[in-house]
Amino acid sequence: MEDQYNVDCCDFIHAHEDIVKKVQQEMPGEDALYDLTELFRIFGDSTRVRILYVLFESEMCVCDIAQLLGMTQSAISHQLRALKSARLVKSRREGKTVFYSLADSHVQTIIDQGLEHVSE
Amino acid sequence: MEDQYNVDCCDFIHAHEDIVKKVQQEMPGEDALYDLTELFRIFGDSTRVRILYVLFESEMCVCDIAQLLGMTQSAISHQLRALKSARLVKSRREGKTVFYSLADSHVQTIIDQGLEHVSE
DNA sequence: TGAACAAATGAATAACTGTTCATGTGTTCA
DNA sequence: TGAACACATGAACAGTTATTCATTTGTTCA
Repeated sequence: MEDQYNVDCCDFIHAHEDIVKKVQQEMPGEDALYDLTELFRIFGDSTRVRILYVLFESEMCVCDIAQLLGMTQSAISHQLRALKSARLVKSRREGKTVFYSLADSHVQTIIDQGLEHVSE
Repeated sequence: MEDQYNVDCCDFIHAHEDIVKKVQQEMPGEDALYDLTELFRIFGDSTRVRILYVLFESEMCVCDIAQLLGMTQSAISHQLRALKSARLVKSRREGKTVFYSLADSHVQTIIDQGLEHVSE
């Protein structure tokens, strides 16, 4: 059944055999690929990126983030959960308030790389 | 109407005034934010990332990419369009064949940054 | 304890996304 | 020219996603 995608495809493969091999070698495994795209998917929403920008400056409670971004507490809370499960932010409770902050410095690096690309 | 998000929010804003100011200062404008998240959104799909991995090795025609990834020519073509409009790949025609290649080296850098984060 | 508050959560919904299928476009060559 | 090929494209569909609304959980303090 591996010919099913060959049907409407070019007669011969243009790429040299060694290139084909190297591609298959370098290609990340299914799990790594899932993790990688999952990470980028998180950065692919403006609400989440804006939350990260807020946290660049300081740790902050859910409510303050909501006010700063002009969104509801619920919407922010949902997105914070996504950010947390992607290990991009962490939280600590202080009484009734929960403060969120960046989990590590990679976040800023990744965003900066992205900015560098779009500002060209 | 700017109080509409204040209703179910904490009584006072915890963050210091200067932090609020700095956040608003550092936050990218609407357009930059759109471009940035749009870029990451592109990386947030495994088919597109796999295509980029193929192109890391060599320029390649649509058909070969489809064969290598075990997908239809149409699916690949649609995604190549997305990659092209994000300026991540470029193409050149040679007779009936269209060869795609990476537009610049940022692509690899961004992916490497992502990999570094997930492999921890 | 119970009232008040901050945050989390589940369900519902509207909008979006990736793939497939059918078809159209551009090129080659006999 | 017209048949064959490589690729592009539009519509349709199923699956996913971000926000809203209603409610629940966890904490404080009077």
